[in-house]
Amino acid sequence: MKIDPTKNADYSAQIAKAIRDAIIGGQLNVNDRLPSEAELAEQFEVSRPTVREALKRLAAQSLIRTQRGAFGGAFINQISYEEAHSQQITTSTLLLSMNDVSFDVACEARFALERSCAPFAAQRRTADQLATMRAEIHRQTQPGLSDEGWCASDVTFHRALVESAHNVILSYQLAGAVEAMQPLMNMITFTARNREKIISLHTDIADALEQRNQQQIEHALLALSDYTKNLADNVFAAKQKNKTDIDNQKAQS
Amino acid sequence: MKIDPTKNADYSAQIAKAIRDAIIGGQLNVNDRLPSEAELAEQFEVSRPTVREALKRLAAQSLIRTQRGAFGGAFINQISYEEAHSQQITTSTLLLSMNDVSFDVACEARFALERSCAPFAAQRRTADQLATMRAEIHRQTQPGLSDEGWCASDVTFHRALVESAHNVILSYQLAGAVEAMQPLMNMITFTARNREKIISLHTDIADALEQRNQQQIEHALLALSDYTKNLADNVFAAKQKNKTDIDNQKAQS
DNA sequence: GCTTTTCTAATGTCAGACTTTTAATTGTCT
DNA sequence: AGACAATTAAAAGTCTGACATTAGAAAAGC
Repeated sequence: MKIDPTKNADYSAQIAKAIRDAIIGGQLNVNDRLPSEAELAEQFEVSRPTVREALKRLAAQSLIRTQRGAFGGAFINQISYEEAHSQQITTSTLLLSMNDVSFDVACEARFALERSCAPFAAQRRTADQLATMRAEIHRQTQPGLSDEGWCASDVTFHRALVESAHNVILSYQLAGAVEAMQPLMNMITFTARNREKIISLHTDIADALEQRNQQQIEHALLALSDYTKNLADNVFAAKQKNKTDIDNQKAQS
Repeated sequence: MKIDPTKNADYSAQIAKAIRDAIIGGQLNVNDRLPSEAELAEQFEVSRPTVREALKRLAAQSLIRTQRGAFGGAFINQISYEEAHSQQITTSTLLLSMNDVSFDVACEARFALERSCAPFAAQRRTADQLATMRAEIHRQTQPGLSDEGWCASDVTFHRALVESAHNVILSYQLAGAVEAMQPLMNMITFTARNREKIISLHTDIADALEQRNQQQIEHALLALSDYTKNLADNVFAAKQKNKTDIDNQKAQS
């Protein structure tokens, strides 16, 4: 972990990479302290601002945290589920918004991933998660519920389902995937009739989970996926038609 | 997107956040150019090095790219699947290595996620992916194959399975999850007998995929998961025993 | 022994200069 | 007129040196 030959990359990027590799490779352990900026500058034979830029890059990935004051410095950060999770969400959200992924594909992926929890959820679900799901279903039946409230409740419901699998890795991966797709889901407005149907599917899921019936959970999830896709198709078709009508009106005038 | 009151956070972090929010919120679009560093410095009423640190933070998340020269500057980056993917892998890998997730949990999650591809893989698989899988199985039967070669082939095999679902989001999420767990998988050394068993399970998967039999794919994946878990348990138990033996020897001497 | 003060090593920030890169412009020649 | 070469300017990248701010550690005072 030292040299920077005259490559065609920024020094700060090279330094960041060197330190990152040292962390990933295990040469540096959690809560180890890096040398001070001045020392790093000397070691890499660059100036302090350059080192600082490298450190900021690492801080942006929460690989390190910095602390001011005497005996402060940069420390290797133990990345938490929460941090990893929020990073994953920003990345995935941007990916989806910037590469206009079709709703169908995203929706399919979302429910497919959720389905992977079903076998474990059926085995390990506790009364806790079940209660959360029932409570959310009840909230969803309230007539005055706003669109945002509906979506939030939906997220909580599905999150409880994922949690009931009691597998931290699954929770982490799925929570990220589900949340990243939320902006897409928010493009749909649900009518009262739509909500009613979804609530009945949610109830199916909760019932199946209560009875520890894996197959039925999966079946209900698939139904939910299909219904949502269908709903979205109609919404987008309506928008498209509306747009065409306006275009036609313009053409006539 | 402007002010930085005297909060208790670094200016550079605040500026990075402001710009990031503007990107995510859609005020800034792909390939838009940010003001030059000097202009940003003026706008935020900080110095240029501070702005630069903020920009490096964003560059670390590949939210922007910078270009030198006249009419250069910082541009909003269209994040690609590849970039998003590699970021996800570093995050997940670190998360796993730093929070010593048990092998069982990781393994369970890995195969469960892969299982979510099964229904679509069965429907949409092409001869292409099937050929890749068969080829990898053949490679795995070669007697001289090194441990690294074995693992690489394993990754290619499973990747082909995921790809056969023909859903970019699933591919992205799963490739990330699978690769992140690779370091854990590499802790296991496979004996000839182990390999033989795994190859037979791989063959089951390929056969099931060829016949478009979703249930059989899922069944084989589950078997593979169980077998791998079992294998790992034995490996770790052996290591633990070995360690205890050494401790005992030390205690006696 | 406890609290308060001082010390000090570190990050955070700034200002200004210089270097390097690169695209646009201008100029020149065929 | 069009193609190629020289000039120019804008911007990132880097460096130097300084000052401000923090916060732990050690010393001083009670």
